Amino acid sequence: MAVMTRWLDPDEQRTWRAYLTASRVLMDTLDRELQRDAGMPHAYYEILVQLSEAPGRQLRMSQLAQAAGSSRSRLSHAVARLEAAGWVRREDCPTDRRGQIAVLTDEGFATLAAAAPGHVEGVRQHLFDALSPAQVDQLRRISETLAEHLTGS
Amino acid sequence: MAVMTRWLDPDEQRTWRAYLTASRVLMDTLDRELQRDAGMPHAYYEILVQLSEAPGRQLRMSQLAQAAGSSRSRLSHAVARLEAAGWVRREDCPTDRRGQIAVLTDEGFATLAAAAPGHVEGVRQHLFDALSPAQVDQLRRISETLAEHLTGS
DNA sequence: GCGGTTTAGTTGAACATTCAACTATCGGGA
DNA sequence: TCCCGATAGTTGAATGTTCAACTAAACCGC
Repeated sequence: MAVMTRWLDPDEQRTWRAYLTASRVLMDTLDRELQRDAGMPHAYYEILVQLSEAPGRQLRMSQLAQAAGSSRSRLSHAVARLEAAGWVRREDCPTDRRGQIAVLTDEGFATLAAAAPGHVEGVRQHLFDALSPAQVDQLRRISETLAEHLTGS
Repeated sequence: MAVMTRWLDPDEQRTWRAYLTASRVLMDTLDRELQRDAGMPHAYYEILVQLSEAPGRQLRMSQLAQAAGSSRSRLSHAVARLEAAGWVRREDCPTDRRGQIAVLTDEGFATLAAAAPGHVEGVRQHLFDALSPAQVDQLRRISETLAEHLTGS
């Protein structure tokens, strides 16, 4: 049974292409900066950030995966690397014997603290400096709408 | 010499977090759909799209890398895979003996044609359906500004 | 047409991500 | 208590991506 495709009109095409280019270049740029300056990809930085903001600088693996927007498998591999680097350590969960708790080490916190200013400067330069205050507001609303739309459905 | 970090204010923080979440979930979703329905990641789909829109359905490797937003190395590896799948073939460039030309095969075009409706539907559902026409316009301007800012500097 | 620099593209190794399969534990009934 | 489905997390293999090193050819100035 043939279903009519709702193709993108020229404006939508243009929007989609621009979005793809901008988001790809932005993330590639930040990723490369972070790799160069902090020796880790952006996804790993995100993991450390989430841990640093959690009470006791620790989280259950599942909660950490959720917070960092990572699959369980990806997080397992990532934490293994972060543990090898000495930035995170694993502990058994006292209330659930299946559980593991990822704890940010002091060394991990120090690494994060050293990397943060440069990274924030990058985000500012590459994103916020290019946009007007009104556009920043628009981007926030658009992103919040999208995030809700995507995770809610 | 200490340089003051221009930290993000709460509004900027919120914007950045929302943007990260939305763009990550959006791209992950489209990537998974494309992998499921067309057997290729989004980056490969992009390569095929660019080839399909080029005159003669072919491009020099460098131009293709530029068009698809890919590094040369990444493109080399990707085209090797696409070639193995029978969707692309390589030809020698007649005017520059260093050059290689990637050509979209009929089979590659057919695969793309089969995948496109589903993918476009995904883009529409996950992105455009969630936004008002005004927001789509805002997103286009923001993205174009950003793309120019990032590639121009 | 020589020699140095730039450009085109590939390659292999290291690293990151995905997917499916797996172990172990928890929790809620019959 | 026993069982069964759901949850937590890990693992290995296959796949993608990055980075640096490499070959080869084009370009440029003399």
